[in-house]
Amino acid sequence: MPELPEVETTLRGIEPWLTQQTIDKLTIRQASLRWPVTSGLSNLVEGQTILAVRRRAKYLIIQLEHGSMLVHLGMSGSLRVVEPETELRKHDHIEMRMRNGAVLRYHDPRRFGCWLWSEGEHRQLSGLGPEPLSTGFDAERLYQLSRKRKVAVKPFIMDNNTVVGVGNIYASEALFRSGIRPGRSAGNISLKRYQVLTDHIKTVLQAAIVQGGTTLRDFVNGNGEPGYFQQTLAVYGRADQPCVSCGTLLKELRLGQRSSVFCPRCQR
DNA sequence: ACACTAACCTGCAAGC
DNA sequence: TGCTTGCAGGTTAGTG
Repeated sequence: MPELPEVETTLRGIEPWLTQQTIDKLTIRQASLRWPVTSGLSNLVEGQTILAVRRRAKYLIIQLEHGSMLVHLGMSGSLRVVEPETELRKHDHIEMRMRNGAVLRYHDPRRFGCWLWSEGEHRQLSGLGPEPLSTGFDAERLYQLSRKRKVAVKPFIMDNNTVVGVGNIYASEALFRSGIRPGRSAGNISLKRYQVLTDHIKTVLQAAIVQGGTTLRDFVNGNGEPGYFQQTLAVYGRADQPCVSCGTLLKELRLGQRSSVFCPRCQR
């Protein structure tokens, strides 16, 4: 479900309900996520006030007076602010009730996400590349990092060391808009083409955020509303369908166990 | 350092 | 109808 635009959309949906509010009760119904939810977490956070909620890569950071919680949505996670009496769904693993009555629910069927506590730096955040929408991410970086690399460009731009927040959907879309085949070696792409790719990564992510993210199955923002970017997808999920630009049937291959759809005519 | 695979887990759709 | 298979938005740990 969540790539960077979906996480950003979630952040914007929940943040106004949480900032400056005090945590009344934290309930853990299923602690077995990607890593076990920190034991004793409820006692650590109840009574603390949330100073800020922010995003780094696809992580959400809930900053408290002392320490912070690091939340990742994995493949199937979502966060919603609901009315206190809202009926529990299967896979609602964690619930955080605020003193103002707002209730944040963490829902994650596949449990690839995480909800961790740290009083200092979270180790998951070290070694991450730049934010894709920041000036720290540019063509020069892609070009330099890719020299002599044989890895295909698609997994290269999906590598969190290269740049964060580019997942399978938006990597596929940005490569299509750039006319670059996903299987081309990263080291075999010119600075000029990386400039085009960089621009498209930024614009596709920005456009997806504006439209509230992509809803494939059940993604909803922090207020339960779907995203609309899936109507804009040109290649993701469209194998064997005609290219929106030239009509050639789109092809699919697997790179790093991820399906990669591209136009064999428009992308070289 | 790099390239590549398997693994974590549930739900759903397609195929038989 | 029911069973089996494969695939799904991410990331890490392990292999060679």
